[in-house]
Amino acid sequence: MPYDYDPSSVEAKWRKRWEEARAYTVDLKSAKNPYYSLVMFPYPSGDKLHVGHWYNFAPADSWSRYMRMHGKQVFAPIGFDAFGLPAENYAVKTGVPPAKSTAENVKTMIKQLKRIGTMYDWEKMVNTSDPSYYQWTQWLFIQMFKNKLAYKKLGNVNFCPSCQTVLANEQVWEGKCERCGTEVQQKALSQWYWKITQYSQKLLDNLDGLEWPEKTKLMQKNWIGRSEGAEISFDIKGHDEKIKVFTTRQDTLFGATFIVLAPEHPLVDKITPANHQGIVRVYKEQARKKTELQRTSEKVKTGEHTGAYAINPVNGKEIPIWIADYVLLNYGTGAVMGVPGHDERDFDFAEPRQDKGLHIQCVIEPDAATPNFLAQVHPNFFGRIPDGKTIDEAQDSLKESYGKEVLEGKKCWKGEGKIINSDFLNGLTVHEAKKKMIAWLENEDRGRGIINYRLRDWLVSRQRYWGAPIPIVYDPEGNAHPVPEEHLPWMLPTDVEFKPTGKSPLTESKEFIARTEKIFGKGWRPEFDTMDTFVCSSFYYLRYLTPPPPGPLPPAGERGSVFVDPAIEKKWLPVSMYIGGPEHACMHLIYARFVMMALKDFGFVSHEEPFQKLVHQGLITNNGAKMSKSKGNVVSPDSFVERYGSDVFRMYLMFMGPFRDGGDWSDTGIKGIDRFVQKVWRMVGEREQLSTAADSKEVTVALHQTIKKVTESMEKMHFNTAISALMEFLNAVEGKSFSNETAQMFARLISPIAPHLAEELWEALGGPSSAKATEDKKDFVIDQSWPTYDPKLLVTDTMTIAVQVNGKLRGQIDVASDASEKDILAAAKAEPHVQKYLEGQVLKKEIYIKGRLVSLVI
RNA sequence: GCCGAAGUGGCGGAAUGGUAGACGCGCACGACUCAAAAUCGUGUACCGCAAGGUGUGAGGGUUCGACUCCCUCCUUCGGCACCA
Repeated sequence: MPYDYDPSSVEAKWRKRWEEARAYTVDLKSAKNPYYSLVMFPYPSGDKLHVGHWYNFAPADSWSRYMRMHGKQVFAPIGFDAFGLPAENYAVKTGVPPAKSTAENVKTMIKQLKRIGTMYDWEKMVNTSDPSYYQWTQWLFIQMFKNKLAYKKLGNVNFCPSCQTVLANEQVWEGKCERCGTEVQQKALSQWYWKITQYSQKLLDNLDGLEWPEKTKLMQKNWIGRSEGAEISFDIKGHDEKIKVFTTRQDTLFGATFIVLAPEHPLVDKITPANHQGIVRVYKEQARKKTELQRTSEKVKTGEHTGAYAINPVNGKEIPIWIADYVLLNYGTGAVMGVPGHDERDFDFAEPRQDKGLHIQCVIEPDAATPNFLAQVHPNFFGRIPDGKTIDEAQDSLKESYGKEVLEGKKCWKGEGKIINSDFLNGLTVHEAKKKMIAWLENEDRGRGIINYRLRDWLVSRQRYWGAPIPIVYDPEGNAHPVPEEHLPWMLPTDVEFKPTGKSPLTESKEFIARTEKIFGKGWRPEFDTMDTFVCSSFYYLRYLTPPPPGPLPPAGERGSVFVDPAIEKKWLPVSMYIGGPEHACMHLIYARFVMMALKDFGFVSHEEPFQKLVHQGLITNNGAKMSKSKGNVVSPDSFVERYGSDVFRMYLMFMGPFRDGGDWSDTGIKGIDRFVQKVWRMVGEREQLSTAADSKEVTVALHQTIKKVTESMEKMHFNTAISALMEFLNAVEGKSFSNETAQMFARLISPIAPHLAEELWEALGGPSSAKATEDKKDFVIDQSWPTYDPKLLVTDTMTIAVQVNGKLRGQIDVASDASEKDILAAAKAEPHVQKYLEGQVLKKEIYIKGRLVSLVI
C-alpha cells in the first residue's frame, strides 16, 4: 500500500544510524585520500540557527558528500567561534555570565546543526572559549611575542565608544564599528599589535596561487595597498631636521612647490615660528575634533601655512611648508610634497591659494606620441572621433587644448607624457624619469626608492571580558614578560562585573591579580586586556586536526597535546574547500593567512597558505534587507524543518538560485520541493512491483542525460540546476517502468542533496547491505561511488532539428540521429512551412549545426 | 569619484554564439469530493480571432544567427575612497 514519506521519522532514523556507525568520523592519521572541507564556524548566538546558517552549511555539506562519493576521505569539522561581544552584552543586560549563556547556546546549536543532516565529524569539535582551546590562542600570542611579531605601542587607535573597546583597522567600516555601527573615535592608547605588515609582500604574492574568487583577491590586494615610489628628504630652512615625504611621483620633483604635513605630524610644533603658532594651534584643534568620517568626506581642502620653508633638493628652491588634514599621518610618512601641476589633490589645495605663495609648476607636457594618449584624455574617445576628423587630427587638437590648459596652470595633468622644465629629466617619459630620479636621489643621498603598503599592523588587544586573556605579565618596573607555557591556559577570571566602564573588566578581578603575584612575585600585574576574537579564528582549522584528549582538561603544564601534529598538518592542509561569507575578505581571511605564514616561519606547520580553494555563499536577505536581530527580520528554519523535514528545507534553499548568488527569502515554493520528495518516494522508493523491470532505450537515455546534467551542475556548485535535472528525470520516466539499478542510480544522484531521503531509498531498493551498516562496513548510499554516464548512451534514435530562414525560426524537422548532413538539409528545405519562405527566393547560403539547427539564407 | 558583479514572464530562475523562458512557484480550467483541502491532468512571455508580429534594462555594432561577443548609456547591488 502506498504510504506517505514521513521525513521526521525517516530523518531521525538515519541520523541515528550514521552516528552509531560513526559514518563521518575520519581517521586523520590513516586517511589516504584526504579532502578537507571547511565551513566558517558559527558564533553561538542566542538567535540560534537561522536561515543564513542553513544556506551556508547545507550546500557546503552537499559538496562534501559529493566529494566523498568521488572516493575522497572527506573531513568536515565544525566548531564554535564562541568568544565575542554579544555574550558579554547579554551579560551586561541580564547578569548571566557569558560562559553560561554561551554554553547553553552551543548546546542548542549543536542540536539544530545535527538536524541539517550534515556529515560533520563531531568528535573533532572545537569551542574557542574553552580553556582547552584558548590555551592555544595564548600559546600563539607567546610565539608571536618570542619571535618579535607581537609588540606594545602607544599610538592613535580606533575606539568604539559603544563597545568600549579599541578596534583593528579592518574592523572599522566606513568610519564605523563593524559590529555595532557606532562612529569610531581616535584615541591615543598603548596597545598590543601583531606585525602583519612584515608579511605584506608575501600576502600579496601568494594570492596568485590561490583558487579564490577574483573579487576577494582584489579586495585583499587593495587592502594591502602596495605602491612603489620614493622617500625623499627635504631640508628645513633654519633647522637640522629633515622632512621625509613618500611619493609615487618622484618624476615630478621639479614641480614640487610646497610641502604639506599632516596636522598631527611631530615636526609641526618644532618648525612653526612664533608668529604662526596661533593659527597652527587653532587649525590642529579643528582637525583633531573632526571624525575620520568628516575628514574624508569634505570636498574643500583646508590648511594653514606653518611659516616654515623647506628646500627642494633638486633645484634648491625654498618652498613653503603647510599643514592640511587631507594629508594622513598614518600613510607613508605623514608628509607629502605638493605637486599641483600633476596631482589633483595638490591642485585643489593650491589653486585657490596661489596668492598665498602656492605656485603651480608644470613638469609634464601631454604628448600625443605617448601610447594611449587619447585614452588618457578622453576614455570614451575610441569609436567616436568627432566631426569626421582623422585620428591624427583629433590627437593634435586634443594635445593643443589640453597642453595649453595644463601649461597655463589651469588644469592638472595626471596622465603620461614628456618631462619638461626638469633639468636632467627633460624629454624623458614618466616611467624613465621615475627610474632616473631614484638613481639621482640615492646618489646624492637625498632619498631612495621604496615600496609602501597601506596595510597596518593588527591591533589585537581589546578592553573586553569575554575573550582569551593576553598571556603577558608586567614586572614592578612595568616590563612585559610572557606567561610561561606551563601556566597555560592562563585562565579567564570569573570574579568580574560585566558593566563596561571603558577600562578592561579584568582589572576588577582580585583572583587574577592574586594569581599573578603568587606565581611571579609581589608587585607583578597581569595584562588586563583580552584578545580580538579574530585571533581565535585565525588558526581553528589547525586545531580541528588535533582534538584535545577526551575527558576533563588536564592540569596546566600537563596538557599532553601538541599544537598540531606535523604529519597530519602536512597531509590535510591546505584546506581543500573553504566556504563562508564574503564579509571576511579583509578580516578573518587575511589574519588567518598571516598567522599561517608566521607559524610556518616558526616551524610549526609546513604550509604557508591555509585555504587553497575558497567559495563565498550568497547572502540571504529578507525583503531585501540583511537579516539581523536588531531589525527583527531573522527567519528561523525550525518551523519549516518541523513541517517538511530538513531534506526539503535544504533542497528548497539550494533550489532558490545559484549558491554564490544568495537571494531574498520567501517561503512560497517550498511546497514544490515537498511534492517532489513525495513523488520521488512514490516512483523510486515504493516500487517493489517494478523491481524486475528492464530499462527501455528511452529510460536509459534519460538516466544518462540526468547523470551528465547533475554532475555538471554539482561541479559548478549550481545545486539549483542539479535539482531541476533530477526533477526532469522523474517527469521523463513518469508512467514508464524502469529497473532497480536505475532507481539506485537515482538514489545516488540525489544523496548529496537530500541525504536522509537517499538513504531511505537506498535501503528500500535493497542497496548492498544498506541496513547492516557498521563501523567496519559502511554501506550507506553515501559510501557508493558517484555515477558516471556513457556518452554513447546519450544519443536518441531521432532528433529534432530547428530550421531558420534568415535567422528566424520557421520550422522543425525530425530526422534519424545518424542522418547525413545532405539528407538533413534536403529535409529542411522540403519542410512545408519552410518552403513557403523559400518560394521564389535565391538560396545564398545553408548552414548545418550538428544536432541543432539548419540556417538558410535567402 | 574609482573598481567589481548583475539586469530575462506575475515570482525564483534556465540557456558550450544555435529552437529564449528548462525546472519550480503562482494563476486558470478540468478530474476526484456533498464541499473544501490535498492530489492528479491540461494550459500559462506579450499583442492578435487567426495568419503573423514583438520580445532577455536602453541604443548602436559584429554575425547566416546575439541573453551570450564589442561600444555607449541607464539602473541595482557589493567593495574602495583625500593612500600622495
